[in-house]
Amino acid sequence: MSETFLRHIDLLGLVPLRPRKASVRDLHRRLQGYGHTIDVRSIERDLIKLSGRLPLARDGGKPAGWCWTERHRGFAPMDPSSALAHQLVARFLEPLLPRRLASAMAPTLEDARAVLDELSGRPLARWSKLIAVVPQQQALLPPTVANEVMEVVSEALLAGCRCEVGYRSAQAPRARRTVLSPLGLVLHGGLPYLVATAWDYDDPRIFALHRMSRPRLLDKQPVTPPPGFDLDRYVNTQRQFDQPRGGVLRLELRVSEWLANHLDERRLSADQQITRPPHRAANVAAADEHNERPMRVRATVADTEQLRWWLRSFGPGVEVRRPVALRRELAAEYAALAKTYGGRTG
Amino acid sequence: MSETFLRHIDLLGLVPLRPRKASVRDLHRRLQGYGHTIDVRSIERDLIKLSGRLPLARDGGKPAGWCWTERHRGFAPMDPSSALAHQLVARFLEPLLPRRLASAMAPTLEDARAVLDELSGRPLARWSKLIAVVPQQQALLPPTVANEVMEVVSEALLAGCRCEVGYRSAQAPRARRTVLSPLGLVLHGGLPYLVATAWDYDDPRIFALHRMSRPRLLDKQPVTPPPGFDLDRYVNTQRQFDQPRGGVLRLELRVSEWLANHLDERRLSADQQITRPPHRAANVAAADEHNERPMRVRATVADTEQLRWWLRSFGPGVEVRRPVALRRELAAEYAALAKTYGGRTG
DNA sequence: GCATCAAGCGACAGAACCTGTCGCTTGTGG
DNA sequence: CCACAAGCGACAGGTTCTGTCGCTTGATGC
Repeated sequence: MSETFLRHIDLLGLVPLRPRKASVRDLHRRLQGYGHTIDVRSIERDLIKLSGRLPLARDGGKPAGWCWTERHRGFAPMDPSSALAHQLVARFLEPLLPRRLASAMAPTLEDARAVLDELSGRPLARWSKLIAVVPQQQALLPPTVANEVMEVVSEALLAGCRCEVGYRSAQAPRARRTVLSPLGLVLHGGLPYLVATAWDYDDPRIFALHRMSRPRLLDKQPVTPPPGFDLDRYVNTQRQFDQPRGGVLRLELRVSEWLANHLDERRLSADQQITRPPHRAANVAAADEHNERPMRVRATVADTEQLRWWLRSFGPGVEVRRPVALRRELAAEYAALAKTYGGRTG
Repeated sequence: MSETFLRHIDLLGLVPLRPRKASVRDLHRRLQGYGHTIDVRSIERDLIKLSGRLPLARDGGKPAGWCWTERHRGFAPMDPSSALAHQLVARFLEPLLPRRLASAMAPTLEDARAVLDELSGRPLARWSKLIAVVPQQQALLPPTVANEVMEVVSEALLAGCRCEVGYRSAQAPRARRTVLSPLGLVLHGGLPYLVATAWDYDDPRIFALHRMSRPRLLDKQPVTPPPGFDLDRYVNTQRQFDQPRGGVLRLELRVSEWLANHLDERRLSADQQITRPPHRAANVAAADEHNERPMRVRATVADTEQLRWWLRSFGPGVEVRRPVALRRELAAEYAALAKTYGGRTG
């Protein structure tokens, strides 16, 4: 097999992506490490030749560096079912995540689009008429996170160095420059937050990425996390992240037939059981509302705030029977709500 | 520039992904279309050479075909911020989508992982301690969709041909073979559904992919959609998909301070306004509950079922003031619920 | 069972291409 | 102003590629 070809393959794998770059001498050294005995001159020639057909380019001045100008997407096409899945996932994510996060997948998605365009005969938009996404949540508008913010913060986090950003908190709407020591990135409700210590303080705090502006990497200043810091543990103890209350509940619900069907497909837990209760309880709202026989659902679930939101969202479609403490919680809420709504609107 | 090299680049772009394949003569013909005047023999030699270093292989017997054995991921590495974003998105999707849909992105994710591994110094798991995802929804277990089901259904849909599957409906738990004419793929609540006509009937129906088994592509039988069929329109008129009721609402809410802050970041609509109402209303549950001053939120939103779920999920944290019709709806629900929960548990 | 044909593959000589080397130019730093 | 490294054109010798030919193999039709 030709030496030239092998070297080309190895070389392509060594060239970094813009904005990084590698000098010819550098590449030469690393190729020698791979066992290629070749002159520097040839590598220069290789790069010039390859750049004629692939998105490679020289970047910068005298100690010139080479880099990929765009992410090389590879030669093998995507398979059609993956391509369709990508498009579905992309549409699913669109209302849930800030554009910057979703757009990290842009090159892959474009690849998917190309495959679908080719496959479904030329007409560009034909396949897009074949898929639809129905959101199951209220579509809230995600705030925008600036590209550079996401980039600098990620880089600082991975490199373990500090960064400086303009931050406008909820209290102080005017942006203030702050030096942050990144400890972790948390996605909560579709929004990215940075857990970091500010300046030289020791206590971690939470910073929303969409409140940051004009980021700068301080690549000379290493981060030293507070001793014993653990992101998962930290997240679980922060009220701001609706942390689990800890512990599990043996849940017993009466639900409408519609919801029972839904739960049959999307189970609450692995041990979930759905049964038709022997006696009809006269006072079950689910039955009154939909004129259906209520079903009994049992499941063991984590005791979280999310669970309460989920239960409340069905309104009369679900009635909590057990545990009694949770039932009392909801009973109190509904009593208060009935009173609120019982009053006049004005 | 060397003719050989150019031909290699073009050739690599023509080879399909397994299970598809292309014969040498086929590739020869298409390369000639690109303007390469080359003998078939050389292309054979090229393929053998290339396959020594790239995941190419011959597949099958006498009229042998060549294909990529795996998706070639390209030479340019992913940039770090994209890689981190990919990992975040992947963790975000994990509890929301069936594995099969999310795993369409597996090759890309592996790529991301490789970049992160390299970047954050050797220790493999270091970077994964840097990110966390807090779900904002109750984590329901997604049912499994078989790989082959997703593949065959996508392919049938894109190729516009029928397929045959085993289908067990909610009513008939025993799988029955059914011939389907795919019209569209709908992602609802994270689960994929196929809109299709069965056998030779004209009316579209909805089939859940996780209820399908042993799919088979009927590639000789083209699909003729019912005249005037439009997926988006169909989805919007199906009760099963919680379609919008049509029309918009001028919403006015009283919300807790916490929720007001949340809505400031994740707006209901572009025209949303948050104000502190001039007079304190004594009967606002939000205020009673959290001992905070309630805020007034105004926004124009679509009149959907999702909106009601969303409003209900906050319980006492939100009070609907306008429109009056919606307020009455909720008032009736809460009255019924208060009554239900007022009774005894047994 | 035999003829026919396309596909696959080894071999070879001539053509095309690659490669080490040299020398010149250019920009940088002392 | 000199020293030095990087960049690049040119060239001859060596390597690799390429069209061609002929043989083998398995499929197809009669």
